[in-house]
Amino acid sequence: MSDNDNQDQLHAMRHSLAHIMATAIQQLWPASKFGVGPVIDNGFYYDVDLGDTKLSEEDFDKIEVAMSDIIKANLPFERFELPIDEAIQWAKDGGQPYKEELLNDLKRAGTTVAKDLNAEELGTIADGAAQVENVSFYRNGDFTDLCRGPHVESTGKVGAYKLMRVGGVYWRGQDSNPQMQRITGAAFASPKELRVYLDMLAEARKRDHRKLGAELDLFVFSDMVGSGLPLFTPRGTTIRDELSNFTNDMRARYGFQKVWTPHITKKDLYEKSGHWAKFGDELFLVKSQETSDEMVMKPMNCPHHTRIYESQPRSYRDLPVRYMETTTIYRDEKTGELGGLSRVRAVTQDDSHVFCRQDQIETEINNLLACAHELYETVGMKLRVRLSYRDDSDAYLGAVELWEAAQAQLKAAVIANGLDYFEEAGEAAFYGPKIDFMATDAIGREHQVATVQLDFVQPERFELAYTAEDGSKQTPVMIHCALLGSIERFMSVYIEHTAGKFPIWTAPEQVRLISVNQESVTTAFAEEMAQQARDLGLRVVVDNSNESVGKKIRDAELWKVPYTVVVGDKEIASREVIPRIRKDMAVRDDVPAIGIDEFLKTVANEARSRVLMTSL
RNA sequence: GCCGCGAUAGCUCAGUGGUAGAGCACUUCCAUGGUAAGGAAGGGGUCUUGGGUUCAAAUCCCAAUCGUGGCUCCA
Repeated sequence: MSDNDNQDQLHAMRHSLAHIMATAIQQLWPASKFGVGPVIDNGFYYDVDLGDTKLSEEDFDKIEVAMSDIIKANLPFERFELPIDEAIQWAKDGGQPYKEELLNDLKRAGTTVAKDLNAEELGTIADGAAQVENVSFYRNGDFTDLCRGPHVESTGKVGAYKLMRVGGVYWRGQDSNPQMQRITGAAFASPKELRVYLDMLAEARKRDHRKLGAELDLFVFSDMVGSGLPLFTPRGTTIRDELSNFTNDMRARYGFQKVWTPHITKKDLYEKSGHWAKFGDELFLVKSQETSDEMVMKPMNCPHHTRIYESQPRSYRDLPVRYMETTTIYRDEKTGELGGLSRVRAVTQDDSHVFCRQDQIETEINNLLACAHELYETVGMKLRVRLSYRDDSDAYLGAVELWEAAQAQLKAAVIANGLDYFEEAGEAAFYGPKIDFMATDAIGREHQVATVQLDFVQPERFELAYTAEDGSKQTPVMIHCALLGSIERFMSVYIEHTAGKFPIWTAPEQVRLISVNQESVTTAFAEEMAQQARDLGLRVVVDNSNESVGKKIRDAELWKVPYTVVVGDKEIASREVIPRIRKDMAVRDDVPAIGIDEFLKTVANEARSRVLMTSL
């Protein structure tokens, strides 16, 4: 069997499981009204309306037992067709209003996909002109469902599955619609593959940045400060600073200059940029007691940066002008959308804006891609990019020729940098095409982390200009870029990617010194060595506490410290240490003794060169 | 914002109508130790907040806040 055949087979299994689960639910709750039950990554779900019955995970056993009976019965999936009007009657007779709505959409528009349907038409009753003659059904035992298929032959051939969770969803994703319950299951061709998937989820839970953030003392939340507003401890702040210093230094090498802009601004700025109209309800409002100005917390930096650009007349010779600012912006996100560091209301961006001529776009994009490449190589994440193009809709501003040229330039730059890429139409911003970066973490999950965006719209709205060679006024192009994206979000990804085992350069504590006893000569020696390490710019902690050596070693392990050094009489006599190296970064089992000076210099070098593995 | 679930010591959690517990952490003392937990004693909670029901509420009801699983959204 080819990979494609296997994929098709797995798809059919998952889809069949959705039907089997629906069958079980109908047996258990005969009044169930069914929505849709599609295949998703790793499994399937079915949306059901059970009236006042609220499902919980405790009901899963019951459902799984009913499902396994259906699977054991091994009844065939039988396909048949009905004319559309008979199908609608079937839904009416069966008390299935959601199916009836889908069938009406199918009759009128030939599709049930909400986003392809005109909003006013969605769910309205068709008035004749049938787009579809017949629709297909699948029947297994007593359960019949509107379905395009395909399915496996019979209910016995569905592989391994497990019900995972239940949650509230809106019918067709619109909050004006009734709420249903979505039961989601994982499903794979074999129990072994299911096991691998469940193990990955268990590993993901172990690495959850919210859990590690508390265990490793990286950040905290306070009820008095508010939701979505993380407070970073000294350890967490170290990581933030190392990351942002890295992207700042990197961009400085490419000619970016730091700017600084205030965190509040008059609302006028965002009225001009168009953000007030589009995102006004997500801006924090600030009231002045001195003036009548209506102020907002800044939700982004580009409008500010345009003000700096336009503060002087610019010649074509001055371009490109490159600004960078790592700064916090504020967005009043809906409460249900907040979570850990992944989505917060105070977002720190390593933001940059290039103002350049058309003919400079490619070089500038090139530079930013080189930065992204270097950053993600350094953190050890595989990167691929999505080229996000416009489609044929009228959702975009600017001339089509301009777009086509820009899209071609983006693609050329991506290829020139040897980046793994794919193209997708309809994913562009309204003002220009984008390059979106997806990074794969250590357990195979992909995260969107950064974007580079071309912008033709804001330069025009803000009437930005430069004087061209021929003396004419021209409008520059703006390139937005954030490499880490949101530092908070990046940290959530980074913590989970590393499982809290930070490499030397970001480790909040790089070296821990453990004294064997409390003799003053021992503790003084440890302090002296610590000072020597600090003088080399290292982050070092001395553990002179009154605990057994075994206990102190264990603590250092739990804090995931890269290097732990035990000091006692032997070290004082020889001025040599045998560093204990965190397992993930060790390259050999037995580490020989090394002079203290050489050890500390080596570690300092490793921190500077941002290596992932030790050279000891 | 919507639906579901939750909030008890610094952390992880037990207690389901009669006035609060464990492990770890913390403090002190003993032990002075050699690469993942030495021993003993002790301190610590108006049970998130505000209302209500009840003779009596951590426990039942309502609301707020925060968290969490989903949906929707993400310049």
